[in-house]
Amino acid sequence: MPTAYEPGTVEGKWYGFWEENKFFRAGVKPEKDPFCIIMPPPNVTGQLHMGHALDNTLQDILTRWKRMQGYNALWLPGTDHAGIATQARVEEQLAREGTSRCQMGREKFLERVWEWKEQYGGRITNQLRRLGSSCDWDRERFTMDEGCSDAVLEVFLRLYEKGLIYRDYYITNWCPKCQTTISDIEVEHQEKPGHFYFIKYPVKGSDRFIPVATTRPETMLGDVAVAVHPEDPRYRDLLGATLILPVSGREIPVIEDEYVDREFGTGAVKITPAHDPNDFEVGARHKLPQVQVIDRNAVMTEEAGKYKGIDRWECRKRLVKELDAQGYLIKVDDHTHAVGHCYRCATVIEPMLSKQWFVRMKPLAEPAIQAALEGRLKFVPERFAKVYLNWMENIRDWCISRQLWWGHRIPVWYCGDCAEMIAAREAPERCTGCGGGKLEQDPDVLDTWFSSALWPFSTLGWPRKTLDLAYFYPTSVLVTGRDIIFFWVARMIFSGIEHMDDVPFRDVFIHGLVLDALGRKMSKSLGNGVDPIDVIESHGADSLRFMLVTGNTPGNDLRFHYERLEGARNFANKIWNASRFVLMNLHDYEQDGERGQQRLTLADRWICSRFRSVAENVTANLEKYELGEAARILYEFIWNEFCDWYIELAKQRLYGKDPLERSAAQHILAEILKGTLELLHPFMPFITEDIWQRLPVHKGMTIMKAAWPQPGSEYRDAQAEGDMEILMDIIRSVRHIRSEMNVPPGKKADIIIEAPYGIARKLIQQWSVYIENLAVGKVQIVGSLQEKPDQAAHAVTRGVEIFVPLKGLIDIGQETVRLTKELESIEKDLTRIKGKLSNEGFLSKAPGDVIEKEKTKENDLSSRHSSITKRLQMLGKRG
RNA sequence: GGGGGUGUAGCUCAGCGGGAGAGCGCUUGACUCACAUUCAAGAGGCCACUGGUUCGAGACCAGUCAUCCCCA
Repeated sequence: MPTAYEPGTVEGKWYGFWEENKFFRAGVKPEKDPFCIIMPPPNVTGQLHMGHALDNTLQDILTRWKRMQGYNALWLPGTDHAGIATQARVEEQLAREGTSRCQMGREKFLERVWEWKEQYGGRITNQLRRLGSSCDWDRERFTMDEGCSDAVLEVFLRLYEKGLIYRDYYITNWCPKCQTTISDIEVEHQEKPGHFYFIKYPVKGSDRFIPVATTRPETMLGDVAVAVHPEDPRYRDLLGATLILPVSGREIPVIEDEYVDREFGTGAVKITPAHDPNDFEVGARHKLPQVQVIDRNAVMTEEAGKYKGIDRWECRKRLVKELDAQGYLIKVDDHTHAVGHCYRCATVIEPMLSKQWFVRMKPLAEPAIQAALEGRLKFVPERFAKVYLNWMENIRDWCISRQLWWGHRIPVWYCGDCAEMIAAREAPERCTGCGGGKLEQDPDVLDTWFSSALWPFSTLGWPRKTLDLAYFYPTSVLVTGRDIIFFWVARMIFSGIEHMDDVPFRDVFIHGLVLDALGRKMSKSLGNGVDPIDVIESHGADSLRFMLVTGNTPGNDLRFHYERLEGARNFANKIWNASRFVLMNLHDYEQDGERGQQRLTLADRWICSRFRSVAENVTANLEKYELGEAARILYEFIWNEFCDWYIELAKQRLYGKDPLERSAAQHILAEILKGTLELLHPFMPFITEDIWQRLPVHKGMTIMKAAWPQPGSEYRDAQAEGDMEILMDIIRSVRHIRSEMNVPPGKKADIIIEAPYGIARKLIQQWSVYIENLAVGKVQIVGSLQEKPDQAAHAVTRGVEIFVPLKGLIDIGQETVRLTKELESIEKDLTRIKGKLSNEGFLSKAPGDVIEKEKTKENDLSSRHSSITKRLQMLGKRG
């Protein structure tokens, strides 16, 4: 074994071993309890980023843990066709080749996207393998495979039949760059510095005017009215008047509407139904016309008169100039306002009128809200339930049509001869209305999230009634980032309830975002992203996983620091070397050899007890989704207890002459290491498998299938834990003295322990060898010292006094300072505790065990206080 | 404008009613036969602020300030 852990040499080997042996497979086994996670599907042509790495690490930990616990654990992987993103990538490629999708035609273009998908589709799944993901690859799915497409079709038709899907001429969010509509939640609002333009709208046949304020003056070309609040005295007399729209000269009415905020701007609002969602509603209420002045390329239309053909921003500039020149511009204020951007390409969204398909949300949201309120669904952390409910309760209809080619095409045909609209599984031959044959399918495809909403059951075979569905649905837990609660989680919930009549998962485990070291989101534009594959190659997948899971609590964001990655790497190395030590000492180990169970030492009993406690704690924290805490407990146990104390204490027996002692130590070392590796396996699958396989005590083909260590009381040993603590305290005290006195670690120094009390004295006598080895020196135990050595450093702990005689090294002045400092600290504690114990309220109201604990503390502090005081008096006389 | 998160050691974060913690960094000492990706010892904190509840508050409640995020 090399002296440092080399992840590169073991990771590939073990992943191949697991996959070839089908250890990730999970079929229907009615005799076992199922555990199921459906993986949030990454973009099929994307590549792994830190968010995926975190998300999948958490899922893998849960899956591996449950599998070891004996559940039939299924983690079902898959990818998403990501309509806009994928289509955009292929279009970019075509542009470089000097062609375009329109030139190619729909069919050819789709062939091209499938080719692209074949070329890059395996990349991200292979990257997930590098991470160690133990998902059942035989069940890998794709949102556009046959089964998922069938589910999409089925859902569309069902909702259409129920009247929950409808087509309407409506104002939606249009991205001029992506050339498609996007849904409300795909719009990202950013506060942007802009201007507030105050414009005069003259009243016809009068020299009066109404001042109107707007952030988008170019849309005034499409104004059809000016609205004021019905109770606003400023404009009361102008209700029903006609205004002359500056520049265009069109005549528009003054209307009243409660929607107007009197406090905001001038209290008079220009109404542009074709270019603003709120104005659209006002326009509909007042049956106003819709004048479209901006087209799908964000260029001004015919209706814009002389501004026709000019880009929207350029138009704004020129129009403002013209208004100013003609005296219509009152003033321009600076004003920051939220501007909607496309989540994909960051282009400013243009509200646009068009015919689109929508899902009627209210009836679907209602039961989804109930499910959360009734606790049929649990969010972890709980606060995300509020986020979910708040959104669901204020939900708006979902625009599901996209003007793209890559995706599930809307299964609706329009008749060229009559107004008939036919939703069908396959292309109809004749029109069901007029019998005509001129039928054309809707050119649009469905929002990608429409298919991902069905993911928890489409992947298990729905709409077919499969055994998988019956066995695995509802799934156990969904693990995902808090950024897609609306996009995905909410939609899966109402879809599951609607089509499966049950929630899609019992728990929703939400995690935060992985930020860069400065706390910023990782993004392409900032160039601050860290590639998980680079990290795996430099530090190993186990280190990356461990780093991602520690130092974090559910739902909170996590900063990526290389220092923390190094910490995780060092931990892997620590495990490697501790294991190396154990394995080097197991060459002569006999599995069934006589090892004298009676020879269990205090350290043996202690480490076994601690191990059980750790197993219990780790399990309890995993159950609460506190994966970070579980990992921390293991880290501390391995490093601070197993390595720093147990291995050090085991050495004397391994190197001693008694073969039974050696055998007993070997046994405990091997068993505790094996159990610890098993507890750690879900977190660090590769290194634990590699070492586990080398241990002579392992049983079975893989650690993946080892039984999860049972937290049992049989090995818990409070006495051993308490006794060890006493000895550890004594050893720490001696080490402290040695360090203060600058005694080099290798140099032996005599230790005199004055232990008058029976129990402590017996304990120290029996295990003085621990002190001799770890505190480096010869131990002499006495009941009481007649003559206390003055050329000695002194310490007191746990009712015993410790002297380390250091002839010539003791500076009485220095020693006095050291002891005085300690005395002060004791006095501070003592004052506080005495105060507590003399408080009537405390004594009458605090629980008995707390009072007892305080009294014990007081006794201990008092005895230390008097010992040190005496010591100081003595040194004072000598000095 | 509404909702939420976070403010604890120089940095990153745990702890969440009864003794202020970890990792990194820092100081001191050591190449001790598993590991210098290490070992041992140590310094460092009005637990954001102000009130309240309690015998007892870093933790619970109310308010304030700072900062980040989501929604409109």
